Amino acid sequence: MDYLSGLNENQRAPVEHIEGPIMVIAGAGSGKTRVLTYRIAHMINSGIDPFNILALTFTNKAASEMKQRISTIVGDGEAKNIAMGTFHSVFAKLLRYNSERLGYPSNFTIYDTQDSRSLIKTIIKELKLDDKEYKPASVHGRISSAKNNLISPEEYANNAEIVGEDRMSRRPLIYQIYKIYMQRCFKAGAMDFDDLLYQTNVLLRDFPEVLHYYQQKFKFVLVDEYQDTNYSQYLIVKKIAAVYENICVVGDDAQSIYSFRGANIQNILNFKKNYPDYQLYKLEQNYRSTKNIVEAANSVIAKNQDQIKKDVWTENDKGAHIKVVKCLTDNEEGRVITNKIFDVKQSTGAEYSDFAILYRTNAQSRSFEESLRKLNMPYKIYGGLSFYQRKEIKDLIAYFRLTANPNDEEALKRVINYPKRGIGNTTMEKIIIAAQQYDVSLFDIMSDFVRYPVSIGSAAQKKIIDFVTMVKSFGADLDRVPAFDLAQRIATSAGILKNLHDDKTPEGVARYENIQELLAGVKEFSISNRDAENNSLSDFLIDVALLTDADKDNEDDKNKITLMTIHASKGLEFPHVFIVGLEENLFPSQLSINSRTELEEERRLFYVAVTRAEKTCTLSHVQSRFRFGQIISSEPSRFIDEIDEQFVEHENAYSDKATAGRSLNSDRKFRGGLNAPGPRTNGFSTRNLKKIDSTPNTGGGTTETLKVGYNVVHERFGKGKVTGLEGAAPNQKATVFFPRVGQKTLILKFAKLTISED
DNA sequence: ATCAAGGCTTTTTTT
DNA sequence: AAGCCTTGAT
Repeated sequence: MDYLSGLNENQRAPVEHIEGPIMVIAGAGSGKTRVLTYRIAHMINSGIDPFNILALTFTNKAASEMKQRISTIVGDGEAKNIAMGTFHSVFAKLLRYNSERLGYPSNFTIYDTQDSRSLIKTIIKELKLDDKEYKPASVHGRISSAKNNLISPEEYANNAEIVGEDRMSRRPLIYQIYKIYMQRCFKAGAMDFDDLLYQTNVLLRDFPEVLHYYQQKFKFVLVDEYQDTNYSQYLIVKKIAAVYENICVVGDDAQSIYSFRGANIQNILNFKKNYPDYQLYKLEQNYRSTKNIVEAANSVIAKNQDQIKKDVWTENDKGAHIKVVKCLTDNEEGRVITNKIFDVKQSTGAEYSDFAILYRTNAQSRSFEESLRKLNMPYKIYGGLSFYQRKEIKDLIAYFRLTANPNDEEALKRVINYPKRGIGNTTMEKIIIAAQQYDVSLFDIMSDFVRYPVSIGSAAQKKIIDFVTMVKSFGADLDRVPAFDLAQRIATSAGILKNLHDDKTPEGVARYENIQELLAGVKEFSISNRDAENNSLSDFLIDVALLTDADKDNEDDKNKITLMTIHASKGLEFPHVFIVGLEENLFPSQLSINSRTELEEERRLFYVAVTRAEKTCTLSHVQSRFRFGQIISSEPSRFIDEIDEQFVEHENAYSDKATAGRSLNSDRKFRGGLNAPGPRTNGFSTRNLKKIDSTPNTGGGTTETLKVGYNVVHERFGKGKVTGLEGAAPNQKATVFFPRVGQKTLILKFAKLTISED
């Protein structure tokens, strides 16, 4: 397949540059994903073993789409062996194999944000601190950013600057909360999201043999959206790539929008320092958008001080102006935008899936949902309260978690009395105190009242013992029984199915259906990983903990209008984009307008939003909006004025047609987890074979000159015949015809080629 | 131990 | 407006 011809010269250069450190600065719409995809395909076609490739993407969906596309070029069997996914999911799986070295169980739990906050809240209470001053969410933010900068609790406590900041904000004891939080997570056998990166760093730092193993395994490293990596991620990549320095990072500083979770543009600048002989490539031609859109976006981003200069341009048509629509209220905004979508669809024959409504905050989706539902237009909301965050789903998953890891304190607290089994707060308080006294987990106390006496009545003790016995019996099946069968058993025995089935209210019925859907998801996971080694219920839990809404699109969602935050839209594109709620204090956010750097991040966010559009881009703002249960009057966003006026057209909104009524939430569908990579299969024997040339790491050895006409065997492509040679060692390439897979041009130092004697 | 009522905060953005 | 938590009654 002649995949290289689908690229322009600028794109082709980094695709063919496989070795050594390279950085690709890719403007919006310049074909960045295409470059990454083809580069990986090209590497594999050149003979690089997919097992040696680590590719880190921003979402799991991006990873699975890229894998899909690579498969069509190099074949399914090849692509599935690439380690590809988000930092969090790739390293969660890596930790699964190595966590015991760090003192964590291999079935460690992944705490989500809610778990982390709940634990922090508990600690604040135990320390008898005022939770008005010590708000769990913001304490968690401090801890999270410490972890993302690899600052341990001890270092935190000894860092005068950090502790000084805490003192200034009248929360001098955060260092103590941090320390206890880490200890409690460790005791619970739990890692939070930040730990997945933090503990990976600890692992690679303290276990040289592990570092060495992954340095040899991942000889080629690629990182997408490099501008949004934080220090912790940066260091992982740097360590793994330290031996071969075959590292390719791709990013765009103008699209850096995640500094709130530790992303650091400094990483782009550090790249030059760490790899002085790196090669820089720039992709500046935009293939996505009209001239008006590209230039309008340029005119806004030019207002930022912090940026790497580049010149994004396009050969596309001029296209329509950017439209700015003014509305009275948020409800009118919903109707006006919805009507516009209807009109454009009628007049141009566009599909529903050609439209996206993008907003700054999830809460803004409401008015659009209402209007779309009234007009019967199909839509899909991404983000917000996702399927996995629903109470009933979290409840059942908590049982799964407890089964895999009985020390998981947050899961235990969640389900100990759900469904109601008469184990109330008073009882739990006593158990918690005992656990502190004996320095063991809650589950340990509950498992052995003889060894750990607690003053609880015998009736309550019996109930607890029943619960513990049940959980233990689930645990006994963990590695014996397929994930789905165990999940089904848990849902039944724990009484969840019955409890929800008895609830005949519409909400109860919906919850029951959601549980059924989760179970169906486990079933799908079980089936698609039937032959893999990572197919237990605890493997399912890893997937579930790290899945997001964007990762689980299904068939039913194909032709629908997209509603999402701008953050979630990164990397996507739509013919018609509506950016709504362009008002001061909303976009830019109220919390950002007092600092230049934060305001510039909001501006980059606006840049990202505008550059999602292919054909038309419409902005809207309202005069008064409902917020915090109050009507707030709003001024148009400064970003509207910052667009060079030659690209803009102002428009009056439709008149406000009054409508009334409100209905239920939209349905969101659930689909099962990601496929874990299967076992490696390689049907070739190495008998009668002589090794030629060398992989980059091995020095001498017996090598023999390859000649045209020789029969050769490739580890994965099978037998073939050399039809051509070009270049000289060490960069010699051979064209080989393989009857099984066709003609390939192999780079000899990568391709594991052997001359066949027969 | 459980439930209902009333008061309170909450909204950036996400793995 | 909605969800969460505390409070107080049973």
